[in-house]
Amino acid sequence: MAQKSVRIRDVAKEAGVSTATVSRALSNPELLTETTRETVFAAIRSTGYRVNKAARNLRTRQAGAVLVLVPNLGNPFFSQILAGMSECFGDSDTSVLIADTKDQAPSGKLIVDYFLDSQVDGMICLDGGLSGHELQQFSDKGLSNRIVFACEWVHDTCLPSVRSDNARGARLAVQHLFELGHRKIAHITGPQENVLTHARREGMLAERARLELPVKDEWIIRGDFSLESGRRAAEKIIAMEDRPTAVFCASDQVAFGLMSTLSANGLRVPEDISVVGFDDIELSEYYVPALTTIRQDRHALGRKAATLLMECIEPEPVVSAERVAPVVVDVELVVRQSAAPPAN
Amino acid sequence: MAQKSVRIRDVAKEAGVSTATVSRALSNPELLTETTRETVFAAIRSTGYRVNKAARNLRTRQAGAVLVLVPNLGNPFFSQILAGMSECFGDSDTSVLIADTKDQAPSGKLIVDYFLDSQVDGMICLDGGLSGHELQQFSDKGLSNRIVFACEWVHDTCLPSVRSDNARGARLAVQHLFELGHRKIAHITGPQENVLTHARREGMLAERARLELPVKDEWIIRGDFSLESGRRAAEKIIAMEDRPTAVFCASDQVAFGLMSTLSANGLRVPEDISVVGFDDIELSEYYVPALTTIRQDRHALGRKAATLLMECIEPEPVVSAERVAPVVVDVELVVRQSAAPPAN
DNA sequence: TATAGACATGTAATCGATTACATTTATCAT
DNA sequence: ATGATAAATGTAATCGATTACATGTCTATA
Repeated sequence: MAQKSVRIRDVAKEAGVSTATVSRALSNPELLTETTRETVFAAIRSTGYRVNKAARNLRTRQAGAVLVLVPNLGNPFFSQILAGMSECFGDSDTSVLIADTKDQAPSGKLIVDYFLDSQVDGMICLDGGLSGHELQQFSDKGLSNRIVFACEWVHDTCLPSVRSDNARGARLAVQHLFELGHRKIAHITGPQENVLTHARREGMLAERARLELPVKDEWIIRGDFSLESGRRAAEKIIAMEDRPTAVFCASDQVAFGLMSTLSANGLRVPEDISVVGFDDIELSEYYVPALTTIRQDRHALGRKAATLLMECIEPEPVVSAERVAPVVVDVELVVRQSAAPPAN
Repeated sequence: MAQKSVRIRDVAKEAGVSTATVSRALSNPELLTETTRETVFAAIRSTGYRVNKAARNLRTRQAGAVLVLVPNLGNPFFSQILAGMSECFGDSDTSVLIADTKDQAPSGKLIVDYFLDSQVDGMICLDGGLSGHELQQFSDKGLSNRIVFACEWVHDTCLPSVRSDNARGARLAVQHLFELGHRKIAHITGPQENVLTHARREGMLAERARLELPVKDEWIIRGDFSLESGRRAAEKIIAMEDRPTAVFCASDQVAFGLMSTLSANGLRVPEDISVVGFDDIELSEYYVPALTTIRQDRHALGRKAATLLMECIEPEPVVSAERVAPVVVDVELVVRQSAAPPAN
């Protein structure tokens, strides 16, 4: 922090006014005469004054900061979302604090502790894996109106959230494969118990049913969104007697892991097997073959979550805590090279 | 922030001691009798007290937070580095504030403003693009001992920094290609004026000279670390009369962009052209073909930068501001499939 | 037994900005 | 000209934790 700090008092002296006036020049400039206001600003400039946030926060009982909880900062999927948020918060002088829920899992610290310890005004949670117990803690402390979920959310709660239209994405993917001529379509899911896994799987199953496509248990393969799980799924698929001709993956990373291993085993994509991903991360366009996938507008997700949170924590919130309807961001099918008509 | 806040006074009352004692229990527990200490902690637990950071920060003139400046949050390259930092800072109760230098460029706000406005104890800068002017601002305000650079750094300054051994990485790459039998080796650089670009290019040129390999101007292609620049470079290479048989790319992303476009144009990697990257991001292992590259230990870079910064901003710093020697993290050649002996 | 020193704890000033309330000044209607 | 009202600014309490200094207690030594 600054060392030779210029205090509001110094500015006041310089401008020949009281500290109250200086403070008002900053927060309610319209209360002052034009001349006073200008004198004060001149003094602020000449002294190089900057408000001491700690003092202001103490007095106003605000923090001027929000916490973003990321399940795994190492996952590039989140970077665009963070970028979107950072853009919004940057505009409103709100600091963005980032914490990785993975880091604190071992420490036994609850999320609510994170919230309280870092003393922030609100929180955006990208991790839908919060337990009911954790959430209870929040509502116990009257904090549930300071949380917004983004991307993921917690099943069966009605906290405000921003999310992609996951089910629709899944339907679009299956539909696309169907139109290409595929009938035997497999799906590599996300981790069990994850809301996204559920939404995408159900969307996929619903569309498969609607199109009256063949059903086979082993065609629904459990994954966890990771590259590695794509590789494992590939091994299973290769070993199948009755192989699917197309695979819809719950994430682009899974698709990469899948394609990489299929290719290492002499199976060509899309000639032998078609692959569709979910997310449309930057790399998808540059993979070989370029990945056909469902685009999530991650930047918009970040921006909207930020905006929503700001509305929630405003002095007189526009958004009531009881709001139920999530903000849904539309998804889009991006057709590239990894899905093509089946061989036969 | 909390609403029905429990103050230190409440804890003191509950424990039957003074606020000073409660404060000491938190910051200097060894000053207290075991019994008092326990009484106080019991009271803290029973009241659910948490220190008000704003008040503490005001009084101690500290911020308990550090700022991390990222040139582009959207770039997945940074996520592992952030994860490493976040891990370290999490251990020491320091909040991590993240700002994207890209966001504020238009606003004309200087980095130093960011620093002062967010009132943090120190800053880790991942952006070596700071102008001399910006840096001057920091030293003018006596803040140069609160900055640590990571990955990138500013040429000709001696601020503490943590970086990979970029030149060695470049040498390893060229050497590997040489051993495979390549002689005509091209290089796609990073953006001009970037320190990494420079270090890697010079390392590459030095090794090429040492091995007495042929030199051709057009084999040094300007890029900017991005996927797109890899694509553009590929187009140039395809158009060359005298094509290199191998390309060393300044980043993995460039390598992906390159391979994707080569492949789209019927050139096979590694059969027709070998490719080596730099970074070893997670995906490299799963690309088709798996990318031979230079691994930067990004997690370690993050951790070390965090540690270094904490040493710098400690009350009695271990690290003097005049320290010159950067902390260098070793790199490693990771051999995969994208580089093989040349065809002829 | 007296006294110094070590140790434990308490009292109260302090960090710097905000803001309720008080005061002063200007404006207007009567 | 006078009192009422509005507008501009000042005074001082306040937010909650820390810590220098003061006080009190106990042990050890002469």
